[in-house]
Amino acid sequence: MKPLRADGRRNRERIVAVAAELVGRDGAQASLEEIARRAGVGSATLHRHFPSRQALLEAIFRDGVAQLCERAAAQPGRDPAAELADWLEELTGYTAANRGLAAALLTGPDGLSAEEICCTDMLLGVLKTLVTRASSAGAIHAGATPEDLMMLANAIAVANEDDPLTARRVLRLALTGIRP
Amino acid sequence: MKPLRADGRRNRERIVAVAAELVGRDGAQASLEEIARRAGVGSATLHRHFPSRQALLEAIFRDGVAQLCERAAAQPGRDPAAELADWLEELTGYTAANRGLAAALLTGPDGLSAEEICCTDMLLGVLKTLVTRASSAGAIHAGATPEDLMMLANAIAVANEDDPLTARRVLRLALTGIRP
DNA sequence: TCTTAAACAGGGGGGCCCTCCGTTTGTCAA
DNA sequence: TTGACAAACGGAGGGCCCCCCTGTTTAAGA
Repeated sequence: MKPLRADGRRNRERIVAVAAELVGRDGAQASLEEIARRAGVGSATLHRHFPSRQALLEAIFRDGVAQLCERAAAQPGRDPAAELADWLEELTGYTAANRGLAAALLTGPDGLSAEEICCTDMLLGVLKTLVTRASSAGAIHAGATPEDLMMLANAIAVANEDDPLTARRVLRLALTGIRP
Repeated sequence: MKPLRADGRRNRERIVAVAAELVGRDGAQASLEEIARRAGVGSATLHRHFPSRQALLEAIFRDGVAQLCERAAAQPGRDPAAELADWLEELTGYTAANRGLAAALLTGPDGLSAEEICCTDMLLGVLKTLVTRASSAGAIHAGATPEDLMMLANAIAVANEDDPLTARRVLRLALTGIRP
């Protein structure tokens, strides 16, 4: 993977910046043409840099997600189940607040090159360690797999885009169950 | 609301039949143009009968949803919480199995005429009685509102379209919580 | 400076949703 | 039965979208 030419890098950055803004306004379905127009590039340029909508969304959210993942890697605390729940709640709040992210995560990495770091993978990695830690402490039951929890968090976030508070509340409900 | 003319009724039925087939194949985003083409009507006819995609989806699923609601109205059993959980699981399985339904329910009745029976309303009605019953028996905690549960079930279903088994499993997980 | 491959802009094809408007057709009264 | 009328029809067309193809510009290294 050769480094991009200077103009290529410049354009790529502008595209991501504009895309972040428009996805924030219109959600994951933002018009790629408008993104290209506002970034001052042709639509072909956008499609060369990002072969799919999914790839563009990945680029938009990669930094934020990475940051979220770092925060989880902090020192293990007392109650691994509570830690897991807290992080999931934070994840849900974040994805719900960032329009388009939850949908992108739910869709999965549609044919992204394996070389690129992928949001789904990063998050799933973090989640796996948290689940393993909690599980080996006997703090959660076996039915709760990382994949299921990831799906659950994203499903709730995608259903509550623009309402992170509700999303967090419902996730909390889902983690504690309905019984008193 | 005058009854439709004979040709109007015929066309309407054909549209719904074809739409059900194509939504089953392509999901809620099925092409309205193709539906009209296959039904042998002009696109204007389709739009006259169903002013929005939402309205068409409602028509497709109304019968199945009504049936599902009836089944819930059966005699109250021993454990209201289990009843609630069972019905929610059934709902999730059904909506996940019928492509497009979950998405339609999540979107909500977008400007449907109030006269028409609406799937969301039917389901929410059933859910309210189940929750009230369980709640007054002290079998579930107060945080679980009908709206939250509806949203939760639909979110899981929409995230697992075409995989009703996974959808049911994850819903069960969400209703029991992660602790052992 | 010069060469050349990478990156570019814009146009065009194909598809979609939805509305306008002239035409056909079912219905009901005479 | 017939005829008038309102209801329902369907095709064309506007506006938008995504994506690919083409010839042109330009940055980077010799």
